[in-house]
Amino acid sequence: MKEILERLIADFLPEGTRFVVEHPTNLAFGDYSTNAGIVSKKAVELLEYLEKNKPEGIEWVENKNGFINFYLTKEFFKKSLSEIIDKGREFGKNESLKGEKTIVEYTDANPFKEFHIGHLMSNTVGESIARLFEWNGAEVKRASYQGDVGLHVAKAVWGIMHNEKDPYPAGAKAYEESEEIKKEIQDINRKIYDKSDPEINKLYEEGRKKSLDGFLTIYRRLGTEFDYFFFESETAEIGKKIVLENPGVFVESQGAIVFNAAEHDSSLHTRVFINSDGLPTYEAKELGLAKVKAEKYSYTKSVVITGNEVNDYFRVLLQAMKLIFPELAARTKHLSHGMLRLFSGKMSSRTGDVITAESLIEEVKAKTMDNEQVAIGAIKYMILRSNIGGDIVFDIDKSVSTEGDSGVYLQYAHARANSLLEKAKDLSQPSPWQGEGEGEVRPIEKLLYRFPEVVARALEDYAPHHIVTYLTELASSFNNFYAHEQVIGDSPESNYRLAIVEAFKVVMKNGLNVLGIPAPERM
RNA sequence: GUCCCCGUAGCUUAAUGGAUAAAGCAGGACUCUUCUAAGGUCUUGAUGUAGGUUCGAUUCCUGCCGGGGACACCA
Repeated sequence: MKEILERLIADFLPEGTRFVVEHPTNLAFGDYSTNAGIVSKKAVELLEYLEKNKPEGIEWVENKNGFINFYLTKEFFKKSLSEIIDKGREFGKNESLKGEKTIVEYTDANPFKEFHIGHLMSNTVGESIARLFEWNGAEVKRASYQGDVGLHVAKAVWGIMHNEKDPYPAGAKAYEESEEIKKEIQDINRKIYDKSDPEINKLYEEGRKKSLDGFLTIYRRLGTEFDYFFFESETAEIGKKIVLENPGVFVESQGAIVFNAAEHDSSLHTRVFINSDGLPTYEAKELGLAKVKAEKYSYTKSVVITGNEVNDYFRVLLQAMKLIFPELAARTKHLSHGMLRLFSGKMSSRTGDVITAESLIEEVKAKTMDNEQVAIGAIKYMILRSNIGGDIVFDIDKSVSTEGDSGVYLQYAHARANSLLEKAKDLSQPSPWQGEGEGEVRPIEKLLYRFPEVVARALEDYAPHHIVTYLTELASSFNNFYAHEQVIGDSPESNYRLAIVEAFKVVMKNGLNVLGIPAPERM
């Protein structure tokens, strides 16, 4: 419809006039609206022309303050309901990225360390981005990149050797407090790298496996299934080699090999790629990772999701990549999320400052009648409801409030709709889309058909929160409808209402699916 | 100090350059003998500041004020 209107208006106006056709923010200004009348200063003539050439599906057109507003016919809404119901689980999908191969890297938890709320944040954002690509037709691979070597691992292994309950924090603390232990841990670090000590190898392998198994459990709870796991132990040497093979890009400085990014972009800074001990830093490993990824999966797009504290670092890295692997750099998109901060500091944490994802889920669960799906939904909703770049202030009480904007609100509306459909089925209420619409078109009808557009826009902006905003508004319109109209009954009107319920359930379920939020049938 | 990001209601957040800035929480008033009250209805309340571009600026540009992050061998 948008395209039809755009073409129609463009035919009338002088060549090259810039205007937009959009859904006005306020439903009182029609279903579609254009500023073409203002831009061209021909609102009156344009309205006359559009009234004469009204396309099918448009009931009437008006001129308000120069904006031309279009109102869709009842028939349009009736048809859209049956389309939604027919398409079911497929409704909202499009094929704009057909043929595209996307790899999305997120979560990036480190073996031997806690899976904390930062990882939970990354996982939630990454999963919904991955799903958005799928819903827009791309083939998607999910990847996690994990730091299985390095000082943090040595600290944890030291902790295991000393039978600490939480090995990493204990090792990290000891490392800071004792020079002697610091040397011991550095020694362990070397031994892990060169695998020279059988006892340490054994502890390392056992600990690594235990840790990775633990991650799998939490990924399952969160609804993520990774296709690839990449490890720093495999990217390190490759990355180092890449750096050494590109002497024109990197220079030696104070014993290290660095990249002077400022030479290419004055807003960037210099970073070390190989340290003075000859070990590759995270930067070099990341170059190695880009290569490893491309060899494993010939992607057309690589999305990397991290916390925003590494934004500047990533800009430097992309600049270096641009010089070495220009075609890979052009396909790489870095997306960052903010920090997850807790509003009330009542979180229980047995490991000092770090709050684990598991403890957060359990705390929320305790407030939701022990309902895992509701707890996960509440947390994910809080993370996805606003733009992904900013920090999330997580109020543990409000996030699971029984009132207002929340995951619970969406899930509850969905469960309610399901309950109505089950009742109608028991009573053999007739095929809903054969019902008749009556009276004014309801706000919920004016929202339902827009879902596919929201999915497309959310990907375009890398903004899952567009879906959240839309679903929240949709759930609100559904609850209002539910409170004021009787659905179960044997009149043509109630059959039409049932069709609305069914279409709503389809859209809500699909929308929650895009977000990676569970949609329970009953609550 | 340099570079990047961010300032919207008391709080947490929306708003592809458009119309009366949209919600939730908190505060006030209602609403279950009817399909799930984890719901619904009404109500109080906001664009940091000074300019600029534009028919039109929360949105784009500049200065200032305030907050956060990064700035060489951690990731």
